[in-house]
Amino acid sequence: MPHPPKVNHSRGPKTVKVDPEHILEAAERVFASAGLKGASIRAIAREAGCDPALIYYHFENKEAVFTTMLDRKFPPLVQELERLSDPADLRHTSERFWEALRTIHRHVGQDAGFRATVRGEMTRGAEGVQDTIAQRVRPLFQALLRLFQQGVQRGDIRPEFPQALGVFFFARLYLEILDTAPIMAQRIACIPVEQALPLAERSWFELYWRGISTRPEDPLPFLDKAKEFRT
Amino acid sequence: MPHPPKVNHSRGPKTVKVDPEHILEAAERVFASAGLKGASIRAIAREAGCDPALIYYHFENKEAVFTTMLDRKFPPLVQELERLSDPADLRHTSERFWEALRTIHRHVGQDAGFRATVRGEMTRGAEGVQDTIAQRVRPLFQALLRLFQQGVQRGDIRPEFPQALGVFFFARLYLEILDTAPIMAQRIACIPVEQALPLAERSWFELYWRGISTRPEDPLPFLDKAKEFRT
DNA sequence: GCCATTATTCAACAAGTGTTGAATCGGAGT
DNA sequence: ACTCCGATTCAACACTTGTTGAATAATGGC
Repeated sequence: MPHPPKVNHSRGPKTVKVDPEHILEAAERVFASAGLKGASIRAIAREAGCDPALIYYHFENKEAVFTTMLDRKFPPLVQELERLSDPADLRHTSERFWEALRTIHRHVGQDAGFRATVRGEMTRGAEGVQDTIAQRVRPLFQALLRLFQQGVQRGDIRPEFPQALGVFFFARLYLEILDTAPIMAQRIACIPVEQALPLAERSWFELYWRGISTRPEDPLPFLDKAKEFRT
Repeated sequence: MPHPPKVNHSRGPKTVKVDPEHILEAAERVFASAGLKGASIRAIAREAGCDPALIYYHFENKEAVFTTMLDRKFPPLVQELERLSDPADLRHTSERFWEALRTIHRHVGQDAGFRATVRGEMTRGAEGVQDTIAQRVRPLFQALLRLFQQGVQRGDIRPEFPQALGVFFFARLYLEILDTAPIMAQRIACIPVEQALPLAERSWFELYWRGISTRPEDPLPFLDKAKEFRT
């Protein structure tokens, strides 16, 4: 008799259901600070307030939790960027680019965990995971590329600038700013964090647009309305 | 008698000594693909061709391996950047910035592992590790800040651009390009990797300088000699 | 009231982790 | 020849990890 029969009479469905959505949100939070490899199923379960085995009831394995998370975040963002790259949109290219930046901000600006995980797995993840992510990033890249090309055709963007790089700098470097600007502000430059990010975003866009524009000295009046987007 | 005396008669000093340097190089390679947390002592030992316990003979613990690695890389880089920010250097600011970029490249361009680890621990590491890194990054930041301020004083850099952000964009975003441009080129844009990075570095500098310069349209003649630095 | 289904937990497995104490070997000093 | 010390390995510790099979409780249908 190895064990006294110390059973917890607490099995079966809970009063408050722990649905997959709930688990995904917890997973995102844990992935945030630990990465895909560092985040343990047990930690996710603890965060979600359930048993690790329940995660395996709802998802095939840990990687499935991750890819499901991707599939809830990417498609809406891609869809909105594709709408924005419609050639019928006749606003000035600079304003459309600013709009693209705000769109990215709205979709992933709050999800530091999501961003960290995607970047981490993209740069140092296993080959299979890298493919999974690349698959979902590619349409996003192509929507922005169309936007860029329309800017060149309309004479707003310098045609000699490598287009793929233009898009890459725009999106990836902006995400890098979201990820690291707060920490750098706090630990290196000793600047209050809340003010740092909005200023960094605005400055980044200004620098970027100057960099690719055919008329870098032109003012960007819509930037002054930027306070509305503080969130 | 629990064990038959299956001792390997291979203890004691090796024919080829495994000195701390050798371990550090192995550690760097392993940190590269796995991060500080993901890299196991056993994996580092395997890479170095020795027993895990030997690492504890030479270093206090795993974190000491990491900080020792930092202390071999940062000081020389900082020193060279401080030399570069000497106000007596009367070359044009754009050329000095390009020189700063090449300096960073020379020191950490090849060490993807080092960069990945530093960034990873800076953004999601434990508080203590973050402090350790911030301590070593700060002088680097300040050297570049001096360079930036001299550029403003000489009328080459737009005075309205936030200085700390100017430095942050310059250095951190360049490192981000080193880290992700090859992968993005390969998996998203489908461009051969070897050509991607040199072009990306050149384009980035061009974009950045246009972004902060008071005379964005001026040519950058020294950039055409960039082929020498192919490494 | 019985039965099947669904959601949940428990307990365990094998593998891997950081770390340590003791054992061993080679060479230097005397 | 003996001793001492530095370098190296072995074997184990306590712990965490992803995953699974069996057990259990609530729920809805008949």
